[in-house]
Amino acid sequence: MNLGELEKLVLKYFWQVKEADAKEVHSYFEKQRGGTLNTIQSTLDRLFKKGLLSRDKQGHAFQYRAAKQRKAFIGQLIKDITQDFTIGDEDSLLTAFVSLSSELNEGQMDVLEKMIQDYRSKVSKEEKV
Amino acid sequence: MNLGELEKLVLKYFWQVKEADAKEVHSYFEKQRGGTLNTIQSTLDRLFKKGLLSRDKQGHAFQYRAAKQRKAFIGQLIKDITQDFTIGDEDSLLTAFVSLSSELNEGQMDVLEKMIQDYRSKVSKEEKV
DNA sequence: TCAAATACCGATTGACAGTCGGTTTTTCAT
DNA sequence: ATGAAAAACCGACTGTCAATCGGTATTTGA
Repeated sequence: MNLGELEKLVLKYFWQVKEADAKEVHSYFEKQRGGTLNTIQSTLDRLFKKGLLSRDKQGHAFQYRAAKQRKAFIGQLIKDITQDFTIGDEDSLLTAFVSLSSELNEGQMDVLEKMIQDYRSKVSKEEKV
Repeated sequence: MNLGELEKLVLKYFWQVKEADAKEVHSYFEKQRGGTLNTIQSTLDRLFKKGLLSRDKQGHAFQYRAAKQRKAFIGQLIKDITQDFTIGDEDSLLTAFVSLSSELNEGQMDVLEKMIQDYRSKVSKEEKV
């Protein structure tokens, strides 16, 4: 999945705004970068066709919203690009982690460890159900 | 950093082969996908100009090799794409981890935890020096 | 029903990878 | 030193894709 600059901005927008139509998106971006309503519309349409936005018509215009949660989207993205550089039966997800970890500092490591603990306690809770 | 399909293959090649000239790379890829020596040469040149391969002339031809270790390269790549989707002062590296973690299973979690322990022991060793 | 709002279509531009022919430059053996 | 062979370099063309936007068709609500 290869996204253009405007496409990325628009996606990011929808992770903060939940729902908007072309006009609203346009008025938001007009200030910071210009461009016509049409440009925004075709960008929204492109993202829709790529499955990254969903939409349905309410009254006048399509209401767009993010089709995937940010976390899931970024996770998939990372998995995809890592896949391109993994060899054979290698675990691309772990490769990604290992690659990332080489850039971590102490504090970030703490957060990561806490994250694992949270995950484990969540899992053990689910097992009891 | 946006790479083409052949560029990715060539990079991957150099993480396994250490060093090679255009002719060797070409003879390797010829079997699996065709293409002339010239195509390989310009791809090598492009990767060199992007700073992803280094080269120096030894006798006849340039000897190319990967300019970055795979781990560092993938780490940087992930950081970059995550950056595109982080907001404000958010820690893009941690965002990447959190996004990835949502796709981890138990066994992968174990490996990750072990990785952190290794890192910590390495750090404490360095502190003693 | 009709004017305004919106969606859709299609053309153009600009990047950039892939491809390769042809020319220049380099190199080594004689 | 020099000439053939090897390699590098240059430039052109193609295909793909995002961005852009004008113009037309369609939809909607007053």
